[in-house]
Amino acid sequence: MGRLQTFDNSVVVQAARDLFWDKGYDASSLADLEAVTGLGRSSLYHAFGSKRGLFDAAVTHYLETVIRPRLAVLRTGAKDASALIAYFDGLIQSTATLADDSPRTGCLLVNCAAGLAAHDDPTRAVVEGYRIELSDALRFALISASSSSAADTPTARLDERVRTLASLSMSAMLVARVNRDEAIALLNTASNQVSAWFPGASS
Amino acid sequence: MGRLQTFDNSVVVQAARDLFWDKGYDASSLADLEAVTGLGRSSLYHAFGSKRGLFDAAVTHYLETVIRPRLAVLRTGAKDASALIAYFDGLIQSTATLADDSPRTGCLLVNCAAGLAAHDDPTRAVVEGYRIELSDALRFALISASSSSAADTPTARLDERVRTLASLSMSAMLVARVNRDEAIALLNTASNQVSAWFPGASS
DNA sequence: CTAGTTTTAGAACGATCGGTTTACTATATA
DNA sequence: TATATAGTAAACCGATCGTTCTAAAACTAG
Repeated sequence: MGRLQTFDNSVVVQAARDLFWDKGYDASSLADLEAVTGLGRSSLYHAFGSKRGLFDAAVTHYLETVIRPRLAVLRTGAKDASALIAYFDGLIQSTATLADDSPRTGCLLVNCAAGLAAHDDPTRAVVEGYRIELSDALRFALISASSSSAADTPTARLDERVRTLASLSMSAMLVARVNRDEAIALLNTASNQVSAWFPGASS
Repeated sequence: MGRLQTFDNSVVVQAARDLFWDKGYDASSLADLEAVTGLGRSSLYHAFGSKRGLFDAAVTHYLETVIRPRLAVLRTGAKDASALIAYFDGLIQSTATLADDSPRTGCLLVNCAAGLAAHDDPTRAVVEGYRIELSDALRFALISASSSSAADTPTARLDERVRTLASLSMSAMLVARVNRDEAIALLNTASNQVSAWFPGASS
């Protein structure tokens, strides 16, 4: 009963996601969203209810297709630092490979943290969730990597290592919007730090 | 000759700075700026030319009254880590002391990095300058602290320490917009890191 | 006191914002 | 064929945006 939707929802959401990623929520106008999605207002509103609804869908899509696949490599459970090295290598690759004019620089959620999240509680919750997911994944990989050595790492030291690596990840995404080379240097610093903590485990 | 200005320029700039700090450039409307400064549009435009002119004045004011005084403690030249400890203590104090509803959370320039700076070259240049100033000051303090020990720190290790501390500073300011306690934990991590590098120098 | 200059107050500008509504067409099922 | 849903395109809404303009108010120089 009734006509079927002719566009792929996830394609539209991805196009919107890239625009929000690049310009942020406020600076992305409905006219812009029409342009990048190829849809009219009517279709967008029919499918997503509002600009904000489209944004929320874009954030969810971002978490599922960008963040979680990246963090997944930290969950391999390898008994050395290879998962951590692979994680930072992945970030370095995607940061270094992007075209100079690519809108997809940095991290959508890092950008939200500095902007929307400060005054929008739902966004803040999403950003907090991301930070916790990142920290948990890093912690898991650090524990896995140290479980081969005789002495367990004290919890306090583990927490500091988690924070150091999460900090380098987030600030690299932040700096990527301004200076790509320095962002890569920050990620290399993280990688080198890991290698220093777990000698012999790097590639 | 002519009527005299009835308001103090720097007071107005500071009020505007706090608004931009809190809400960012785009989300701060002329009506908001009128409200926080107590001035009418005419006076604002007469004194600063445009919204952007006021913003630029606010950023300059921020650099001079917030950033540089903070970085100044890194330039004491003390032959131990006290300058670094004092720097992070200062950040911790100002982060922990702020009222929960204070608009002055995080760092105006960190917020700009994730927002305006990505598409506005003048802002990008200011943010880059801030990042370099921060790194240089941290490097200076690190060199001063290690100059008492017999062995010089290799340049590569020094660069990594600079990046680690700069990263913790910036990400703490980023996270402060979402989770103050975690921001403080990041700053404590930096402080502990310094203490570990230069044992015996902490308070 | 007047002339000239600058600061103010406030209205008004044109543009654009997100969002809604309308009218009409196309495609599906029952 | 009847009808329900999805599509487009357009006009339209009130609100808000940054900016400009006009004119009154407040000062100094002569």
